[in-house]
Amino acid sequence: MSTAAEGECSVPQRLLAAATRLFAGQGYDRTSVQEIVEAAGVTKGALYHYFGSKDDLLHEVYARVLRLQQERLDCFARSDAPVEKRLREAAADVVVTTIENLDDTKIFFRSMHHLGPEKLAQVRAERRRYHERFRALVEEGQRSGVFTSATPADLVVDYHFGSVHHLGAWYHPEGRLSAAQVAGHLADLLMRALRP
Amino acid sequence: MSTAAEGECSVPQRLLAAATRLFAGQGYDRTSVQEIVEAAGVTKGALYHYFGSKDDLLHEVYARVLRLQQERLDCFARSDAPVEKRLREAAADVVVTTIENLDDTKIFFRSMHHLGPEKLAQVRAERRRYHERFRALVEEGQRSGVFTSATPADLVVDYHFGSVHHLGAWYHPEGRLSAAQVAGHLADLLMRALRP
DNA sequence: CGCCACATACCGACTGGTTAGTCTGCGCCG
DNA sequence: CGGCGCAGACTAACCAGTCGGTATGTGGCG
Repeated sequence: MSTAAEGECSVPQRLLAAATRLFAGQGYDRTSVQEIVEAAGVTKGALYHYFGSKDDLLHEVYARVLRLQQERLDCFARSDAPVEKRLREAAADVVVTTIENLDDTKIFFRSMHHLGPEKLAQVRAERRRYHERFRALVEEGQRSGVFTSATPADLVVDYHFGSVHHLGAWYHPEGRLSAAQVAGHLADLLMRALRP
Repeated sequence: MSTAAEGECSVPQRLLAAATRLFAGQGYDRTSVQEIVEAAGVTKGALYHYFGSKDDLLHEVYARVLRLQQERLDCFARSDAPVEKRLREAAADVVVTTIENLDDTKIFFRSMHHLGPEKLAQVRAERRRYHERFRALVEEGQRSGVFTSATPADLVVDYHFGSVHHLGAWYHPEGRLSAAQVAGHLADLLMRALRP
C-alpha cells in the first residue's frame, strides 16, 4: 500500500525520507501530514510520537543537509594544497553533493520561509558560517595575488552559490551531463572569473 | 485602515500590488485571500470580480515580470554593437531589473509549483525562450572566438541566471552596493569567465 | 428634463472541504 | 503487568470560492 519499502529503516527515518521527497516535489504547504504518514506506512500517532510538529520535520531536513555540507567544506579547506586547488575542489564538491541531494536543496531554498523565527535564525547562522568559510578561501587567494581582487569576495561567493542553488531548477540526473561534469564546468567558470 | 495609499490606483492594480508584496513576504500558501483584500482596502467580492481565482492573481504577477524582462533583453540583443558588449549589457541589465522587482523575482522561483499545469507550461515556455535568446548571444561570441568554448553555452547561461535568481536571497536595497554596482560586478564575473 | 432599464463595481455572510495537532486506547515486549 | 510505540477517530480552526444583495453610474425615451 505504501510507495517506499517500509521494512528497511526505522520509523523516524522513513518519515524523514518521505517528508523530504514530498516537500521537494510539491512544497511544504501542499504536503499534508496525512500524505507523509501514508507514504511512510504509518499514522499520525507515529509522526507526533517522534516529531513535535510539521515544522520540526522540516527543520530536521535542514539540519541534516547543513551538517553534511559543512563537513565536506571543512575537509577541503583544511588541506594544505595551494589555495586555487583548494577552492576549485571545494567549488566542485558543493556542486556534486548538491546534485546528490537535490531534493534537500530544493526544499532548502523554496521552503525556508516556512520555518519559525528561531529555527530560521539558527539555520541562517549556520548557513552564514558556511559562506564565510568559503569566502575566506577567495580572500586568501586575492591577498596572495592568484585571484583578481576586481570583485569583492562576498559577491564572488554569492555568484557561485547562486548557480549552485539554482541547480535544482534545471539539472536532471538523466540529462547528458553527469554530476561530476557539471561540477567541473561550474568550477572552471568560477576559476576563470577569478583569474587576474 | 489599509497599509497602502488606497486612492492612487485602480482596484485591480492595488490588488496585484498587495498580492505581490504579501506573496513575496510570506509565500503564496501562507497568504490568504482575506489578507490580500484587506491590504488592498477592498473585499473578496472585488477580487473575484477582477480575477478568476487566487491562481490567476499569481499568474498575472508572472506574466508582468516575464513581459518586462523579455522586452529588455530584445532591446539589447537587437543592437549592432559587438557581441561582447551586447552580452555584457544584457547580463548587467537583467541584474538591475531583477533588483528593481525583487518581490516579483522572489515569488517567481519560490511559488512556481503553485501554478496549475497549463499556466505552468506557459510560463516555462516563455522562460525558455528568454534563456535561448540569451544563450544565442553566448554561442555567437563562442563561434566568433571572442568567448571561450570550454564551457557549453547553456551551462554558462544557467550559471549566470542562477546567481541572478539568488539575488533575492541576499540583496538588500539599504546595503552598501547599489543595484548598478552589483550588476557591474556580476557582469564582470561573467565576462571574465568567458575570456578565451 | 425626468425617469426607467440595465450594467458595472463591489460588499460580506456563508459553505463545503481541508488541515494540524490531540487524545484515548490497544497490542506487544520485557 | 507496565509502559513503549503506535493507531485512528476527533476537533477546532481556517480558507478558497460563492452568491444574493447594494450602490453608483449610463444611455435611451417620452
